[in-house]
Amino acid sequence: MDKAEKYDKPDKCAEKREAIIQAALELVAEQGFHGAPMAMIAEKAGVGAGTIYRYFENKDDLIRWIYKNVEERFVEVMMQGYPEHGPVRERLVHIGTALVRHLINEPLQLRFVEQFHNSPYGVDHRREKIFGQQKKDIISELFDEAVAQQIFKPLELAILFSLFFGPLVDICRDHILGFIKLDDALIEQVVGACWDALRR
Amino acid sequence: MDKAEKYDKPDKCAEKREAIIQAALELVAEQGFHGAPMAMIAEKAGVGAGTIYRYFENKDDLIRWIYKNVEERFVEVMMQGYPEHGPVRERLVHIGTALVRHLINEPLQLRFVEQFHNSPYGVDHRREKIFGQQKKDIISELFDEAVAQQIFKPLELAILFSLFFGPLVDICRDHILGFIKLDDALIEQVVGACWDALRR
Amino acid sequence: MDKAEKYDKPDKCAEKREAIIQAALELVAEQGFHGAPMAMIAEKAGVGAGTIYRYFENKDDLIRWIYKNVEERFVEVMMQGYPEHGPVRERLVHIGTALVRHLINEPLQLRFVEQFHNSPYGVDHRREKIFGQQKKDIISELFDEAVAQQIFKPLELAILFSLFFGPLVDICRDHILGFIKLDDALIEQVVGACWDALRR
Amino acid sequence: MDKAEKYDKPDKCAEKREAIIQAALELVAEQGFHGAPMAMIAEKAGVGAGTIYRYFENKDDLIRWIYKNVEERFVEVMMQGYPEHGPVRERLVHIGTALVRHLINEPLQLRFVEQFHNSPYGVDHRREKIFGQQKKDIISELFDEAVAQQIFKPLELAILFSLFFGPLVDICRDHILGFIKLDDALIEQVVGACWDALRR
DNA sequence: AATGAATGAGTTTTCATTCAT
DNA sequence: AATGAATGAAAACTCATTCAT
Repeated sequence: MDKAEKYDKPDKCAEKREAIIQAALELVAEQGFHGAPMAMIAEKAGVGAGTIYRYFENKDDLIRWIYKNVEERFVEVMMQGYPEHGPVRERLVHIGTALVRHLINEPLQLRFVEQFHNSPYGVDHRREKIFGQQKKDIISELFDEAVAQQIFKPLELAILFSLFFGPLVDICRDHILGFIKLDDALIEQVVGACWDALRR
Repeated sequence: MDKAEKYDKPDKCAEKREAIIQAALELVAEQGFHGAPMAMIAEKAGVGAGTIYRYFENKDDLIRWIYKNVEERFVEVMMQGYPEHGPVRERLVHIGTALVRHLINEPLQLRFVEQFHNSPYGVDHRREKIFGQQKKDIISELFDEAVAQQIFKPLELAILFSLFFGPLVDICRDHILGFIKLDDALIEQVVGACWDALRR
Repeated sequence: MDKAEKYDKPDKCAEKREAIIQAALELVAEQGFHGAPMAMIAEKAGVGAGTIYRYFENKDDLIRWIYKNVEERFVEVMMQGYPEHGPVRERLVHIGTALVRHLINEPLQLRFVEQFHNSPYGVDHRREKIFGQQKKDIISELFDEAVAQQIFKPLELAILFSLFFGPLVDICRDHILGFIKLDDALIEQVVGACWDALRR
Repeated sequence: MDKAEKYDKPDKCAEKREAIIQAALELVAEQGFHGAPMAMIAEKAGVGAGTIYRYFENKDDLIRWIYKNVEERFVEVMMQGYPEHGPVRERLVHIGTALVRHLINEPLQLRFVEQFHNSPYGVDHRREKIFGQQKKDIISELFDEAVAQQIFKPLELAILFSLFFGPLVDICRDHILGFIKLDDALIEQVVGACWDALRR
């Protein structure tokens, strides 16, 4: 073993971990939890079956960790280029458009999240809604602000979220399944419709 | 065979079948497919393990049969008192209100359907959208008509369905989880918001 | 219930019993013991599952009873037209020819017997050789006589039986499976060959 | 890795596989397929139930693999010391004698093969006659040659095989069951009798 | 006497997890 | 640290037999 390898080691560790995550993500997304046994995840990741347990305590642990990661990526994407000081509509349209674009580019992530939500794993996380904690606040703030300014209907946050995000996730699924064909113009129209649902 | 027998015999059979269905529905709704092994369903239904296979070919068969039944009940509920000749808005509000009322009264059915949709079982049924075939046409016709009359936005049916049904199902889930508290007034407001999303 | 039925009853009983036997024989012959569950036998026989247990104590009992019956029919056939006072060769040829003709006319019986011999059921009966007890003696006597007269090789009865009946049963199986095509001339030739094996 | 490991490691693997095969062979031979559930095979082999599935895809796979192995051993034994250039009779006697000696030394193998032939497993293999493909040709060639030289009766190969191998297998079974007591002299006599059946 | 619905022990097979190497 | 063979508990499903009708 030479120096190069010595320095690689930490990387190899991270790489291995990432490979496991990616393998599990793909398998669960494509085959469901039934179709993703640990041995298969290990094989797809190119590691030994026992190795997974060096990085994750459990299958549960692995799954939950992936979920959290994917969730975070969703928020990151929505915050990228977020027009913090723009008008409410612009900010909302940015969020909706960014989310939809991301979901249809990453069908595995969408499928995984849906598998997760409706499974024993997702029971706990349900209450945390679609989005994480820290950054979600920015989105919550936007909605709160819009309600305060009497731009949005005077409804609870949870309901407003459902009105906005519910249809967007649904149409992404339909797109992935080939049921509809989304393009930029159509995305804009749908986001616009969701805006109409929110607007007073 | 006297009257007593006439009324008893069929009941015993149907009762047992119904007990199995109810047991499976509850277990799947509460614990997911993982948490609903055939032996547990049998025990909860108060029958022998082998008995289930007299009524259903398969676990798949059982699950699919329950799904179909639940689906049909959804449609029935929406069609009950449907103001066939009323204006579009009235008809739509009826459907939305009836659906929400039913779902929050039957949380097990909602949980079951969600489990089903995101599972190997649901892959096939996915394209059939949320609702059945025969009666769905009445709903589809309503939407088609509303588009033709330029009351709704000129979007595909799948998208219009997502805009309308997506949020409604979501808020029912939130209600069941105790996140929000739906009452008649609130249901009306939300259905109204969904109407706004559809309206031109 | 009128007289006619009263007198039929015993017949009906026998008919039912016979139907069960025939159904079981066919199923076992065609599908093996694995492919002949009691419920299927009952259905094929046109009786209730429980009814079989009025006629036979057990599945074992049923199977063993069929075997005995079939065995007896084999002996009967071989004894039909048996030239009791003819020369040894004539008697032997009669037996061999009659057996082969019967087996290829009743492939189900042959298949059944073979299934039986090689199965837990057959372990006990093995020692009884291919044929029953009472009538077998006539055949045994023939062989004994032929040995005493120094027509046959001086070998034990069991070995002489193997030399004679072994190939005959084998060629019948081959015929049934379509491997060879037996006709009267060929049967005679093969029986003749078996005779050669026995002859001093 | 030192020598010890080199020789140990492969052995452990092979040993376990061999133990499974041996356990299954014995159980099937002694109790039939009914009496050889996977759990019992595992226990007898001293391995976990799941372990069998690391070595064999299926129960079918296991059974078929054992059959193939046993079949090959039969052919090997018959070919060992085969007097390729000797006269027809010598070659035939070698084959018959070798087969009988092997079968009475390995009663489990004989019982297994018989179980196999008359079972769902054996249906496919039936047409391949008693012996394999590659090496069988040597035996077939011998028989063909003997027919061509007008040493054997002018009959199909399948019939000649039945005349020769049928009785031999039968007497081995009788010997194993204690019905007769084979020794070298007797084996020679019986093989001679089979030769007589074949000879013109 | 006849039925056939109900049963539950028994079968094959899978898979998360462990542990010797 | 990494491995992957081994495990055994648990799953779906079958079927001989019983028993209320």
